[in-house]
Amino acid sequence: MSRPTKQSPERGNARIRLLEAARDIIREKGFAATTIEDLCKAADVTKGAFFHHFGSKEALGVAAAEFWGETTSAYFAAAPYHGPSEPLARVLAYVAFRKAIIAGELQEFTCLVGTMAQEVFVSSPDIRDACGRSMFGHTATLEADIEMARRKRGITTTGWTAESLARHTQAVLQGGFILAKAANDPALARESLDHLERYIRYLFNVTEDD
Amino acid sequence: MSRPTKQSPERGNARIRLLEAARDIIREKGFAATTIEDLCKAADVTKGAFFHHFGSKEALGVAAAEFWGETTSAYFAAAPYHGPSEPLARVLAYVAFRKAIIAGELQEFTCLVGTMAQEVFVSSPDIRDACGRSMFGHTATLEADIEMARRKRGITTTGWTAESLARHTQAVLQGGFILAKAANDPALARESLDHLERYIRYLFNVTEDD
DNA sequence: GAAAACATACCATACGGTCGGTATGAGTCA
DNA sequence: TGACTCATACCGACCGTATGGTATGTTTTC
Repeated sequence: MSRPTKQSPERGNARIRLLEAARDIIREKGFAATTIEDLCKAADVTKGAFFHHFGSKEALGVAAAEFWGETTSAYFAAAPYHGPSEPLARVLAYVAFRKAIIAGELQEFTCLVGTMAQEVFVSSPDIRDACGRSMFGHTATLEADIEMARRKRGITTTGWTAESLARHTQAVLQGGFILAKAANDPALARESLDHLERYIRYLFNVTEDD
Repeated sequence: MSRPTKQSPERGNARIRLLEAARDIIREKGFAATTIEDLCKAADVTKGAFFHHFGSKEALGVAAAEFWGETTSAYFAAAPYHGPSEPLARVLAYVAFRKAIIAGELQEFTCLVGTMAQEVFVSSPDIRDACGRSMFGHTATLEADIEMARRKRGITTTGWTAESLARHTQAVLQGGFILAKAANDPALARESLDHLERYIRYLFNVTEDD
């Protein structure tokens, strides 16, 4: 895959650098407004390299969504919220973690696949589906903890499942990002996560000293 | 403003028709991917008419956000969820109404200003702010009912306000739209509204027979 | 020496925007 | 009442550039 040169040791990383550039620039400008030259300039490669690695702009979009799924799942797998032995504590730690990483510029913490899915859900089913796989692949990891917590605490759910609550968590995140963008204020994304945390505590009958 | 001709009675409506086209096409393709010619074709006008009414594509974006704010506020003002005399019932009816109108094609019920804000929050502060005004102007109408319900039921809130809950409601909607797009399934947007309804009932201590 | 990994020059078209012109109707005044 | 003026609404050809994509050549590694 990667084949560095003695003269230019970064050679062979063009694909990765393009994907990283796509991750950063598409989150800032959106998919349609991002040009291939934007990506080449940011990745410091030429158009030839781009079309050597990706057959089209749409193919890059699919690859960027998959890259996002791979890198974020590694990132979240290594995150500290998995520490607690109690599954419910892990769920709440997840929400707290998501809240904690909402900082800095909006385009640095918002979700690439949410942004792309919003834009291309009609025009490019391939990108849309890749975004869906990335997004729901992530919710599945949270769903496992929710289900364990539900069973361990003997919660009999009427009207909701671990799967739906995991998706709802994702929806609150995505929606928070949109409000934050519309108001140009990351605090609005954190605010909705506070409501989500309160909701989860309610669902699991968490008492003050629990 | 509008000055119809005997031969062409629709004359004078070009601006409205362009705004309606913008509403429909931008929701489907996004702002950047929507071309001025797309809009002219859909509105059945020429480029000359477009640039007579809007100085630039960005100006159209601002006008489209404002048009969205005006039309949706009229739509929601006339909606049936204002019927109940009990303010909390109106809040719950609002959520139920939002859930009920999630039907048909995704681009028919999703939010224009949420879509646009997502795309242009960096590249066009003017459009972004117009989207924010539309979005938060709408949440303000819900906030009034929430605040009335809070007082009437003697709810002492710790950690949340009527304003934040109104915004959270909007976040759940916007996030639900994104999940629905990513999964190509409107049911996911409705699912999150069910969680939201359950959360609101909890916040207001709604009993079974309340 | 084969194949991958680039680089460079080039192309057709699409796109945002401009510009001069035309059509229509409202107001004015002799 | 009708000629005149003026502003608005709209038309459609044109322009410069940006953009996605291609074709071909060169370097590097195995």
